[in-house]
Amino acid sequence: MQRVKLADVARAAGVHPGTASRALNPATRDQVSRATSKRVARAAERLGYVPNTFARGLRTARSYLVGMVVPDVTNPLFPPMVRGAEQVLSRAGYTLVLTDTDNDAGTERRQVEQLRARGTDGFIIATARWEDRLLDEVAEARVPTVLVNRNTSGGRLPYVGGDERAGIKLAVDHLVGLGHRRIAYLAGPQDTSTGRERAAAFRQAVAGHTLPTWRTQVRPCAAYTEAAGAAAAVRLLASAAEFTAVLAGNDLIALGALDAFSRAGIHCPDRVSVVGFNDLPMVDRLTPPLSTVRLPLHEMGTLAARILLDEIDAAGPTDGGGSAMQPAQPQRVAQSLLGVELAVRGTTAAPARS
Amino acid sequence: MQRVKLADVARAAGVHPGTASRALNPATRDQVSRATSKRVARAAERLGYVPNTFARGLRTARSYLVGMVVPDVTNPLFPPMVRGAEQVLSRAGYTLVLTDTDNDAGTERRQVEQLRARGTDGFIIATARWEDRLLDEVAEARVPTVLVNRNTSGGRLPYVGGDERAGIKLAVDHLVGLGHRRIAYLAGPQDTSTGRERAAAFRQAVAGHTLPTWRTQVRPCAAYTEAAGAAAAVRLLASAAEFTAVLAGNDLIALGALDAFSRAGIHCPDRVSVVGFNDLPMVDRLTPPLSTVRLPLHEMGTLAARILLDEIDAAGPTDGGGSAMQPAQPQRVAQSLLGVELAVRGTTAAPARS
DNA sequence: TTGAAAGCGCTAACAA
DNA sequence: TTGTTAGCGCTTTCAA
Repeated sequence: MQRVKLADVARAAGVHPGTASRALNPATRDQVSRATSKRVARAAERLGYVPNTFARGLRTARSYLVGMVVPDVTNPLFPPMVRGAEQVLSRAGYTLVLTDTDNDAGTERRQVEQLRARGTDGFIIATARWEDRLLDEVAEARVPTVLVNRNTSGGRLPYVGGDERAGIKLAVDHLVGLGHRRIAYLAGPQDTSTGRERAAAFRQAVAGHTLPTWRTQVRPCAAYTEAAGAAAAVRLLASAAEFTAVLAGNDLIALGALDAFSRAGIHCPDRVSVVGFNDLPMVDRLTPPLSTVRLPLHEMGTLAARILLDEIDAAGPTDGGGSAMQPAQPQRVAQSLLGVELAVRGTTAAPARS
Repeated sequence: MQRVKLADVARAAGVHPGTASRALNPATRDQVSRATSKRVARAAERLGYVPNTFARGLRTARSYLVGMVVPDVTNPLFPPMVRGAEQVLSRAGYTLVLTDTDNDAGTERRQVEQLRARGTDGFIIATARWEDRLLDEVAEARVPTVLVNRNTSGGRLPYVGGDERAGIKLAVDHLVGLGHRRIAYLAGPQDTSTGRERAAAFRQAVAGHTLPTWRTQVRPCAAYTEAAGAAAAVRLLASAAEFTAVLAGNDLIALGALDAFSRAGIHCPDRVSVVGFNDLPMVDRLTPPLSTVRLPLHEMGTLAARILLDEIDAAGPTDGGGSAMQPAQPQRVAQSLLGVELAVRGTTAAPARS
């Protein structure tokens, strides 16, 4: 891959390759006299020496590669996290490999295995399902891993996310403050932690305000998509249940619901208020602009990366076999919930007087 | 990184490691009897053998790594290209490393050099500037590289993009068809090929229709952003030039212009028509929905990846030094322009009768 | 068709 | 503090 190798640098500096190696490596630099160290560094610079990653990796069993797994890069939720993670990792000398699973468990498994074969030092995973075989295996194998955005039921892997419960509470409080009492919830898929957490938080917030409840108040959508949101809203309308506001599991569901309402001639926010979740780009430019909960996506990425780096340092060189040296690891690990905000915009207003 | 190595497989199959290697490698499999080959394959399967990428890379000087460089992952223009490229590459056994340069030349250089040190087999680059030192060097070094979306002035590297000229012509024809004659152009930055090509195409289309021209008809924006678009639109308004339609260098510029017009009390599409470029997600949901030119982003990614794979195959094992074996390479290489479409929506209408 | 052996470039354990 | 040496796991030339 490149011409000049460590031996060339060593020769140019008049030392042996071993010494040159120590001089160039920050961790071992202090085993070498300042003078030689300087001489070697200068020679390396002059010759344009670039270490061979393969040789180093073969020797050290460290790749300085981190894999990040997202369900779909074209979903604007993920790029800010990716960016945050990349900034932290590249500053620490790591290279981020991004893979897109296309929301498919088989693809995901293949990607993760391919990356493991590359000796990837750790993973940041944004695709967790609530029950997730692959992640159980990864946890079992002690591969340094951090979950971001979505958690698993086990809680055995470190997790970084937004404070879903606080977000939902903010939204419900806002609607109640406007005078709403009958609020329906269009939940996200229940095989994701976000779908479950938000639904649970909704029930809790409703109970906290002693708002009316009814059997079909919480309707899970099959997916976080506009189509699923529209379908759920249509069913909600057909149920003839009364409601003056709808809280949606995410913005896409909210958008679908808004479409359905508009097609049914139900105007927002005059006849119905709608709140989303995620604050996707552009939803502030719609008519009316969407009220929604904002997550600190970039910060989720940076924090996940930082936690992963700690984990990697703690674990030492990769040895996929799982070093049996450590005693049983703690059952629960760091679960970081970052603060969220409510963006109050045009889709929420006081309920119509009936 | 993993436990079972080639020697283990060889032992299990009762052959020499060399033979096992030949049996497992599709390219050398025919040097081995079908029986042994089968035996080795079965042993590998049974033991869960995964080749060590470092050892192989060290030996073969091939990383099966491809770097993709984008200015900003959070810009929705790029994820579809990334996805397209990843699909093609991972199917071919390559791993895609995505890096985000944050629109900064220094960051870009660092990232590319880091990836080169990793023995990256090739690059897909979406950040090209019209005059680009780094890319000149990359071309010089004969590192397999494909440009996507943005081209350089030299045309020395293969390029895949949308047919900008056709897109602009489509837009101008549409406006003229509605009855517009005085059309202003808010150009993108002139240090990108897209900014230059589209501006040139605009001038050509205007000339083709023998439309009126004036000195300040084409106004370059400093960046592809809403802010720059708004600023340019404000200046356009201040110039007191007459116009009934505005064509924008991209959607973000169009959105900024729409804001500026709306703040100035100039209603779209009644008083001014606006056409964007790129068809970003959600622009079809704005009020009014944006008329714009759609690029085949996903296909641009897949085609770029395919061309890159051909290049890599042609180049043979990486040796960044540039093999002097080949005679002078052709000055011009494949420049692929993919078809574009015009999405006619709500921001364009017949001009007001004055 | 298979085995033997060398070596890719680096780091780390040991010796001086 | 520096030199010496061995070896990470694989592919590939050469010999049988």
